[in-house]
Amino acid sequence: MEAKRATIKDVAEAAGVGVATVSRVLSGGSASPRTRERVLAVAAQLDYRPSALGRNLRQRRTGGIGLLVPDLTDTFFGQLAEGVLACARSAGEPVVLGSTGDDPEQEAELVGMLLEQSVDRVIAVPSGGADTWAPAARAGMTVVFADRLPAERPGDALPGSTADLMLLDGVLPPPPPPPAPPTGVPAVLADDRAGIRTAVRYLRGLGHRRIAFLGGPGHDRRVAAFREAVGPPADEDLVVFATGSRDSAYAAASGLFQSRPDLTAVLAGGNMLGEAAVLAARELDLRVPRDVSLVMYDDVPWAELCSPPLTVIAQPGRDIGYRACELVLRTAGRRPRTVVLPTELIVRGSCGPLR
Amino acid sequence: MEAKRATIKDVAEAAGVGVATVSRVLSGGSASPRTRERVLAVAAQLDYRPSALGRNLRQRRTGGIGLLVPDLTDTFFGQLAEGVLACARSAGEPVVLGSTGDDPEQEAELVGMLLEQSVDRVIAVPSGGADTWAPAARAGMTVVFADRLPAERPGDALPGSTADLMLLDGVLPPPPPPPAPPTGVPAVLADDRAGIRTAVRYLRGLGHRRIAFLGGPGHDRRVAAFREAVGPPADEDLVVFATGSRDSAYAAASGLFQSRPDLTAVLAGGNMLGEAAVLAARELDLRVPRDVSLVMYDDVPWAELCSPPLTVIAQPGRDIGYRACELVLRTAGRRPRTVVLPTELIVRGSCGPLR
DNA sequence: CACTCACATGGATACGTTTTCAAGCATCTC
DNA sequence: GAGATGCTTGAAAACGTATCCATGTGAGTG
Repeated sequence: MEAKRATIKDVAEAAGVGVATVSRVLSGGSASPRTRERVLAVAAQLDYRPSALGRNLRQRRTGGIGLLVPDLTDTFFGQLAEGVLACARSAGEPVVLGSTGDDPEQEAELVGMLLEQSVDRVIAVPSGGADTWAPAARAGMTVVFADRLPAERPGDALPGSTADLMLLDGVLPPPPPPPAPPTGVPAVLADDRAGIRTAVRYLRGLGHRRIAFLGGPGHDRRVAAFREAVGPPADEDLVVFATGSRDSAYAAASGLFQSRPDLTAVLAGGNMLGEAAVLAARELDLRVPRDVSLVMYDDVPWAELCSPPLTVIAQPGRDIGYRACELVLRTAGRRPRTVVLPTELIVRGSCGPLR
Repeated sequence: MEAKRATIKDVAEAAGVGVATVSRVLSGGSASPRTRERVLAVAAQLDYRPSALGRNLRQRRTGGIGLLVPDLTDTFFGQLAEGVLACARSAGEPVVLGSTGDDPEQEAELVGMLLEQSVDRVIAVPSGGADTWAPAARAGMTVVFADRLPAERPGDALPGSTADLMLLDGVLPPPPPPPAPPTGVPAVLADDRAGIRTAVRYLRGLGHRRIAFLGGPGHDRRVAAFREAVGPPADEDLVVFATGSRDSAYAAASGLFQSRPDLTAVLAGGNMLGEAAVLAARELDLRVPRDVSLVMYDDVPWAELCSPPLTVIAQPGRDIGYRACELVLRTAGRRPRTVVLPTELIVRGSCGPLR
């Protein structure tokens, strides 16, 4: 009963036509209504499904879309992946997934695998720098970055401008004006500069002056935005970094609280860092927001479950994924575009006035 | 500069040998040390990477592994996916991902896509029933179920045995004795029967008698275990169901609390249900655990962040994924096996004595 | 009616690989 | 030294499709 799948040849024979005709009918090419009907009927009757293998080989490309994220355990990347999948499904494209663990080496390996599979369209949350991604582009891949850009060569610090810090806080305009798109690399990013700036202003408005930043891998732009927002003189001890793991995040948070008991507010650069901050604060008997105020980048469902519920900078993870997928599908040969999506400060209960 | 990839033919020419020899050398076949060396050198120099397209077509199968989960936004499935990815990477296999949204129709569609891609090994958290999966098996797919089994035909209620309810609670033996593997279908499951039973006993030990169960899609086995554990007479109003969405989960939880203010404990069948329960309880000013005790199936990082931290039934999501992937790789033609992994009750602070 | 033009059609080819098969060659055995 | 044995090797076929090209058919035009 292990009937092997019918091939285009079987359909052609059964319908009494040539394989070329069958191929045309199924690909939407021109054919007489009469034969078209017959071919379709036979195909349906034989339960024929064209083999992606043959097609791909013939056209020298795999239809699919590659998706590379650091860690699916991080809810934000889960949201992002769901967005990509939604868009890909509506386009009928399969998605091949890789988890990099925020390790450039694994990332490079996965890129190699995609290359081997002839997957020529990739959307990635990059861990490695330009040196990882240059080969991919050179091999003809269309790659769209999501959520982050690959690290620039060292020394390319973002130009810090403190001029607009003096602006008055106003009502957030419904579609916040996106900043100038970085460069020509195709990417979909959240406007984290605006998000961070809004959060810092909010904290300053509550009276906080010693605000710390908990950063993770790929948070360079957020860190830069933070430094810009707090303005010089920067207190460098108040900016600490973790690697991608939960342990590392906890260690960073705990170390921060212990080494700088004078800090009054913490801005966590991602939801895993926020998680760590809540945990570390509790462990050290610091009450939120009484002893320390907390703002977390990323809105995730459980932010509302904490007590107090966490004030967050929300970025539209699902939309980022969806747009990135749209971009990678349409930017076939066209000029790459960068999309910046708005963030939103959602005030809940984890920040209080300085006391 | 858009150099097209070198093919096996190029390597053969450059090395002055036949393509068959190159293929053999690269596939680990036998060859004289002399030619082997030369071929390898040339291949490296040309940066040759064998095309998966050609290989797949020749062997009539795509190397990859299909992975179908209901929702990547659910942390548990994120963990599971990470496990699958880890195993697949170590085997050098690509993973093509699909998110079913707990919708049998979408699931069937995704199975069709995998079939079209000639992905013949799938690991799935099934949403649909046997009717969805029979065609897949008939088409020659090796499918391993993870976390759940496809719904049986209506009427196949699990045989409820209440005999062992009278056993004394003991120390949990390090490797809890797995129950008899259901049938011949290959699957990797958590021992949710034991997990639920332990949790119910724990709650009863605290004095609770009116315990409710919040179920979601695919929680049939958990519901059955719950019914078995609380024993007759079952209070059917205390078992409520939600679909896969967060809204639905919240509605179910809120409805439950309002319609049965007399309940004293809730067992949430999954982490999204647990999330909803916490939220609904807070909204209705029910304090945990003073007014209502709460146990959640699934240990997720944020369970510890709630206050009080949630008492949970932990199941090893990552291991489930990893083992499922191992199974789908090794169960090439062999006899299918079912693996049951232990669960663990992790007591934190969300349960208290009846008052 | 002859000619052209548009279009439908099928044969043949190419895509890059693995695998089968037979041939070539050196070594071993009697 | 003749035959057998083992290993290495390359030519060729096959996988299922899309597409080029030539052929055939009908209608339309002068």
